[in-house]
Amino acid sequence: MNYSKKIDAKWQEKWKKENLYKYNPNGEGKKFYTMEMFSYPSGAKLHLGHWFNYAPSDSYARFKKMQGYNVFHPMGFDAFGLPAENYAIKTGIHPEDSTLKNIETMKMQLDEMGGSYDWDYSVQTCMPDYYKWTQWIFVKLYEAGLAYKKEAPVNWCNSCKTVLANEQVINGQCERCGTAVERKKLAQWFFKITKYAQELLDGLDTLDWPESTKKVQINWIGRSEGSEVTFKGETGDYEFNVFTTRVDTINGVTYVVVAPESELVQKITTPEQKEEVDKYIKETAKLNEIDRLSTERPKTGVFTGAYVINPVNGNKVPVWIADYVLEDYGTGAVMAVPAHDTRDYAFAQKYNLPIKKVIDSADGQEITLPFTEKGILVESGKYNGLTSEEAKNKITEDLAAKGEGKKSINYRLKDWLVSRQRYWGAPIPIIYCDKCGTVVVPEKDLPVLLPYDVEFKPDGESPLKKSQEFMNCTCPKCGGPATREADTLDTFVCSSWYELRYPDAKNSEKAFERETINKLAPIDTYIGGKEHAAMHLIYVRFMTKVLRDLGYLDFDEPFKKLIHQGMILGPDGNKMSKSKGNTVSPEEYIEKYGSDIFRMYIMFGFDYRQGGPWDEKGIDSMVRYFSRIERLIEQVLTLKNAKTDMNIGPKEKELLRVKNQTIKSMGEDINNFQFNTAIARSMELLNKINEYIRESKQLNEKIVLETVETYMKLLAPLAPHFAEEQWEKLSKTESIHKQKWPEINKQEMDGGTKDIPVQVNGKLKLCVTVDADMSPEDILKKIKETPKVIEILENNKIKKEIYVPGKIYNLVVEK
RNA sequence: GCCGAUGUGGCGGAAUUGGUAGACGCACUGGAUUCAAAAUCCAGCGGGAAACCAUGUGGGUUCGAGUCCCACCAUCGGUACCA
Repeated sequence: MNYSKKIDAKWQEKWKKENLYKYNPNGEGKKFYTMEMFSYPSGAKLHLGHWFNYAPSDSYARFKKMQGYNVFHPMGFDAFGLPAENYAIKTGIHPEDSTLKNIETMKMQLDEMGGSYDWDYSVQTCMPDYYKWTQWIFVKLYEAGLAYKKEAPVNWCNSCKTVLANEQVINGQCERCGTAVERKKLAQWFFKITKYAQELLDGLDTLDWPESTKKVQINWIGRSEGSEVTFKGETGDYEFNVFTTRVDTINGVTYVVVAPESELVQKITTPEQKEEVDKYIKETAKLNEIDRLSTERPKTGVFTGAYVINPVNGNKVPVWIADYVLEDYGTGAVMAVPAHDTRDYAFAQKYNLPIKKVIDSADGQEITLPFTEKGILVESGKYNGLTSEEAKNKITEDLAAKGEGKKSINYRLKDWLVSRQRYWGAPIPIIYCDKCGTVVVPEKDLPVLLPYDVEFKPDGESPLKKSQEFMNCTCPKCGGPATREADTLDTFVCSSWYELRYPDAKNSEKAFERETINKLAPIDTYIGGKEHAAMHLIYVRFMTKVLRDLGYLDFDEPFKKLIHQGMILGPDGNKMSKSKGNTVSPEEYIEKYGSDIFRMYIMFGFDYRQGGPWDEKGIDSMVRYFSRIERLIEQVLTLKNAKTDMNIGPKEKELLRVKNQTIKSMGEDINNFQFNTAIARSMELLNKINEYIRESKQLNEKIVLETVETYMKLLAPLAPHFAEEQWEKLSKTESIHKQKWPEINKQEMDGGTKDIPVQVNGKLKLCVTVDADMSPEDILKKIKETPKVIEILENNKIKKEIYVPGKIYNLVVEK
């Protein structure tokens, strides 16, 4: 075989010289913006996962280009974040140094892969020319009231003296030292994503996304309709609301539960119960993370000593606190109906609280408690006999009339906590002044540069706090001495708008030009792992809507179509990991075989959306395929100057039919990210060409040549270097990547022959071969003239005859 | 528990969306070539002697089901007391 890494290098150099992948915003063709989720440059090299995401996606972009679109296919780096910082803590190598070095290596490797990127349109989120605009976005959100600061519980490791991100909490323990993580309240910055909860939910309908991913977002947003009901203290000096989706069960309330963290608790607890309540609050704060992982954990709680009045029936019920009630959902307080809620039931049993049944089954059947389904109201005074749905409306109406309740919608979605007490991130552009309070950094002073020389070993404080140079500043309002915010932004903020920056990556005046992005957006195809279904993909949607409302762009959703690639597992079927020793490195394969063979194998051996365990035996099959192609080209070259023979017989027709069929199905397959079948189809075409050459006594050389040229074009997006090399051998001077995707000749495609199956009672009996271009009527005629069919018709009593024109013929006979 | 995905030969995986199940490839078997081997080429390759039986299991709808409906099983992901 001639193909090797050398050929890759030869063409990469040439393409670079010719600026083959230069993006022209005013280029011909309809715009097509396709991108993959950019990568985090944590390791020094591209791993198999990168390859599996990027190589097929690149083939897709190349295909779209051949189809005549003006393709924009950028790539960048999500360069801020914890791994680099942790690596720095471990090795002493500064995050900036390691990150920039990794980016250079990865860029080089992406080029070696044959990626069709234009690096003039790229972003690196850790560079000031990018994070200046991340900060600018923060400023805009702050000015719009969409960024705010408040006390919030964070994950705290008391041994590392640091705040941990949720991802760093493994089974309730610190990922680094294994210490149990505590909840601690700290002042944190938030983005008001909850304001967009409903729109984020509604927008999903308009998107061409996998249903499962939409479902994840629906659950994440967690809309729930119900009622808010006011319970007043028996003494009348306080009141609070509970949220419930089952207000129809309100007559069955036997107690009320408040979250232990709720401020209300201090207010209502009686002196006698104070000691017990305080002790319980302390315990929950400590045990929280670990214990909340277990739903099997027995419910615990304590009585506050307080009583409240049920606004519907005037009953006096006790108020408890229990950690199964969460502070930050609903109102942080619930009405407990043990007869009709499993959690309340368990709790009531444990603490001997009364259980009162108020719902019966609608069909009169015997029920067992807790009965959580809807039914008919009983023991509910004037509401007796109503269905649950009727009662919900009626009771809420009655309460509303008295000002003691209302309809209410709750979302599970919480505001987005964006501050991190970490070094390697974009500084939050906020200044604290004794005189003026919280002041946002004016646009002209951006970016707030991240200082290089900082002690970033964790000790419980934001590393930036230790840099006097950074912290001390002057107030932009009064000019007096002031201090900077020491926290940095969550990296998800950086990645929540990068697709807007790509087309304008070098704009020093604006984050992005409105006209430009309006023209290119939304992204036609976004490709990346489904692990981002909830976080990243919601944040980008949120940011798009915010920037739209602030007038910076004119579309509602960032990503029209979303594709998730699968995951390549280790040869043992497990997730690849260094500790399991089942990792596979692309490098040695590229070195040995060249990048196209690796790319083609990756695409051929797996379902793109599914992935699967790595199996290197498959690579040899691809080597074989490439050699067969090379041999075909050599063979064809001997024909080049031969005379052409214009005879078009059945064999030629058949070859032309397969050629056109291949153009069609490969186009459809690549468009659907079904690279495995696209390559299978290309193999079929090769087999057909070989068969034709082998079996023809008189070759129609013109047809062979044309078919081979078409074949190379079909291969061009899938094996860019290899196809270009063969193209050159065929004495072509213009790059194959400037060629158009071949057109289908309908007439040729419908030529040749096809087999029509003949069934008896739905079971295949024989096939009748007909000319593919025959009319359905003639096909039926031919079928009926077939001796075997005549025999069946004569020997059986035919009850029914089904003929799907040109597809299938089925006879129903009496048995 | 809830939500989601998947289940087809020895293996990776196909089936135009209700119409020839197993495309394409790997592995395997036989043959050609070779002194021999590798490579290559050709042929075969779900089970069964056959009728037939076969797409996780059991039902159903249909002329016809891998595909649609009902019930269940298994595996893998996600999620975690959301009132």
